[in-house]
Amino acid sequence: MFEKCAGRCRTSNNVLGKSESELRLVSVTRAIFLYAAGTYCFYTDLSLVTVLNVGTKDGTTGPGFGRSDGDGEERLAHMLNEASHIMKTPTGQANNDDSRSNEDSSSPRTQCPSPFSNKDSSQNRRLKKYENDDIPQEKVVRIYQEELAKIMTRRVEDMRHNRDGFPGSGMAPHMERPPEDIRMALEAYHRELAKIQPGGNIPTLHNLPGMPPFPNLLALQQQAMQAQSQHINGSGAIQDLSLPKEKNTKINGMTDSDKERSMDAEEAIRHAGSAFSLVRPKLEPGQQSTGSSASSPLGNAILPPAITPNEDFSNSAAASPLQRMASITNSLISQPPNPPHHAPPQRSMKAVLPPITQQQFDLFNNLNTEEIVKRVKEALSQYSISQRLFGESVLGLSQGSVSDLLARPKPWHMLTQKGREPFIRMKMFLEDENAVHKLVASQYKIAPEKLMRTGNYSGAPSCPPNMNKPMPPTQKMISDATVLLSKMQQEQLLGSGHLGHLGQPTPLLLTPPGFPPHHAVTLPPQHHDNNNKERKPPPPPQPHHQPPVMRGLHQHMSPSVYEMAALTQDLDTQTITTKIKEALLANNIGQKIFGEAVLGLSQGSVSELLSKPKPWHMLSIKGREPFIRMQLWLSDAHNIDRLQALKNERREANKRRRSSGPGQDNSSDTSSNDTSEFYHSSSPGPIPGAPSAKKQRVLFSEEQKEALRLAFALDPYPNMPTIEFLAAELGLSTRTITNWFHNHRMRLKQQAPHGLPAEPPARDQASAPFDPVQFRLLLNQRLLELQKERMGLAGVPLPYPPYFAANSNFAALIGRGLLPTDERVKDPAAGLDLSMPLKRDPDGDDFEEDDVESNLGSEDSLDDDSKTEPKAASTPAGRSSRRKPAAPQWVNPDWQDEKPRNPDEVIINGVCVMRADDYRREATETVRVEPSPAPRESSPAPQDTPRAPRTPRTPSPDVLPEDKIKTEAEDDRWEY
DNA sequence: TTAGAGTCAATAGG
DNA sequence: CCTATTGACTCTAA
Repeated sequence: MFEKCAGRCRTSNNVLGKSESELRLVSVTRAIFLYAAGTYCFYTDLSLVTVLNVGTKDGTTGPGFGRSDGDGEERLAHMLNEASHIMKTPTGQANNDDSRSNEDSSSPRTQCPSPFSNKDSSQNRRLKKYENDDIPQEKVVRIYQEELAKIMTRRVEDMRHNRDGFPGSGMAPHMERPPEDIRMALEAYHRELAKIQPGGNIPTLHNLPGMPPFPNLLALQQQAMQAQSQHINGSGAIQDLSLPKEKNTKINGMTDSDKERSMDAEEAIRHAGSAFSLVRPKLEPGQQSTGSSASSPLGNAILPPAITPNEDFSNSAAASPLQRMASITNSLISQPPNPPHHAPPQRSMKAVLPPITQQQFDLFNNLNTEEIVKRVKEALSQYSISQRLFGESVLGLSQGSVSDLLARPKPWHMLTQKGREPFIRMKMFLEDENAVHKLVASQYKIAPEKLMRTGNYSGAPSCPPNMNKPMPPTQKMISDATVLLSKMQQEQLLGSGHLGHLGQPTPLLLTPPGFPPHHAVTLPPQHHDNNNKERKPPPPPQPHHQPPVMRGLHQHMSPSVYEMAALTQDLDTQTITTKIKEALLANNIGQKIFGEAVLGLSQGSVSELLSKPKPWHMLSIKGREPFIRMQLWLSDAHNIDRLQALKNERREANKRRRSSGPGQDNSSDTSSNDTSEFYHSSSPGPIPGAPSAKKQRVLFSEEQKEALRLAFALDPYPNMPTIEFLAAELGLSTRTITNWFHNHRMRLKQQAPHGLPAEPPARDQASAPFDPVQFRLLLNQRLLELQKERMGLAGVPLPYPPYFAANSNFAALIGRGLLPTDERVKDPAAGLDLSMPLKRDPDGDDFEEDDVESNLGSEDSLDDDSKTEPKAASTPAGRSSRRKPAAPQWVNPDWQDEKPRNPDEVIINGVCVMRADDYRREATETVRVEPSPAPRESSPAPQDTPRAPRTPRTPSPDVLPEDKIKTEAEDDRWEY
């Protein structure tokens, strides 16, 4: 399904190219990032600040720790604007007038856990894990949280007061938020900012014109609008994240024209259909595509998968994702109980779904299944709703069934009554705006944890409901911020042309309805989860039993990051990681602390991310998150300081701990921290006392590795019998074997340093079925060789049979092939005997000629040539090499059998298949010529959609093309 | 079921 | 202490 999207996206990309819209996106993204930066717990308060500051960095400059320019102001304005929106509008209608209607209520948003929160939790969790460290962090966090909590509290209270007068919508009353809240929040933020940067360059709100005491929200809004419009117009440079600065630089100085512009935009938005539309009940259930919403802006540029412009989605579709999310959130909060019509989506398994009534059947007596499917797919991809969730919640079907249904919908007339049910449900789903929201919300609850590892999640995967942990107020705050960002983002992003939705992003956040803000304060982040899956909802501090609705909430926060990930067209991951590495290195900050505090990832993950960043377009939404966080972090003026502070705290904590006594420890000491509380208290579960023993991990012997490499070379996608054979042969479990193959494939693929991606192993090559006999033979040779090497040295000419000598190269090849990653490859000398014989089978000669060696040699050295070869085949150059580590493995097809299926395929599955011809062509790996080289290049297809990455396993076309492209592009950076 | 993506966390080396 | 490597897991999608 993504294909389409991808295609679409691509198209859009092309069209837009670096158009304004893109720029805008970029800027938006940046803004968001900035905003997001606040994510980490401790950073939370700063988020605004950050945002403000951020603006400036020009694109990629170094770790720009914020400098402020005028941009900041704009951003501020923007943010404020958004905030105001959010705050103001309750659900709706009443607000419509305002341009930003959507805000709806979400007062809750404050409360909602923001992504940050997740982070926090994750952090905490991590901290915990690492026993020592935790505490300090928590403290830090706590401080921030408290601040936030205060603010929040006020806000909440205000809200409550206000609630009554809710606008008509049935939404929950709680939602409402007075502008004052916003103000308060802003003030608080300002305060924080001030604290942080006393003299700072950071523009404080006060500085801003309208802001002084309380910023004039309207003014801000206008400004924001203006900013937007400007963005739209095209701000100049493309900076990654930064907001456009130029034009608008100063808020103060808005010109009338600007104002007008903004006004226009607002109007446009209004007309287009505010977010409200989403929120509100749809007017007419039936019409799916109401034009009202206008095509989603997203459709074009931003969201790949998203909606197609033409199509109108039913209402729901029309809204931007952000809006949706917001609304979802709102709905959750506000309307907990009300399940949309038919199916109570939430967790329902099939059983739960009410049967379709005859009436419904009558209503839908002739649906266009294709159309429905198309819309559903778009909706799912746009909101990153998994088929599983959709299937279980909406259709009462399993993921597999949904996949099948969506991939190959039968025409209505071919369906039986029963077969039509799912389509009817889909139709109803499409017509129900809230449905999407709910789904998203529910998804997030789970997702965040998983996605972000945030921790909160208690674990029970299946039961989302319970877990909830209350979210600390802070989080809520954060979330608000997030919301704002998202809004901004949305606006900008979307803004491209269609204003339609722009305006209204509904607030995403949700606070749980009754959430008492206070306690939150206390809580530290919830660590619970950290532990593993098992732990359940720890004892949340207080059981706020959240209504079911709530459950989902926590995660909401993530939506913003999530959305950013989805909406951001592209981000230079290489540059980001480079900056991060520089910053960390310069400040002596380890990956571990960075990962835990900023990314919510473990050290190992951070290492991989930093050393082998995948290009943006190759990342799934989830995979993009860390990069977004990194970008945000880079935008944070105090990023280093914070980490440093954290580091110090941890250090001290450790010392303390040690000194105190090795014995017990922590828990008690730290107890002060909440964390400890949680855990300790709760932890009973699993492995209570004893720290679970680490599980020992399986370590393969060199021989085993060699054997696996060989087997991989022969067949990267071994079938069950082969796996079993290998397992028996190597004395390993089949599980281990499959894991190894899986990891090896994935890792080979990853390693494409810059430009050339390694080939994805194409499984096609079925040509060579795995031959045990051959395998043994080769393995023996290989092992022998290794043995010799070990003893002797590689360099030494081994006493190999004569043929070897000649072919030492081969040996080398083989070696390489087998040991792609290993450096040892270098020692080609050893001849591998094995190779000869085997190889030869089909045609012996081939080998010789090509100089494998050359290739080999080259490989080590460098890489790159890659560029040269992109296309490939033609040049012999190909040989060049590739990157060090993981060179593709070569396999001589002949060994196994001869016939390669396509002549073209030089490389298969990551493995390079050597054929005589091939050799000639290109000698080496790089080569990979693929069959359809040309075309691919032109359009690297997959790019876009976030989800795209997941393209089908087919021979990952994506990759290939891109590779080529990349290669072409010379630079290392990934080009998209 | 199989595979791709993304991670975790135990290890291995510096 | 750090970072890199790598076997194993969990989710998703098909």
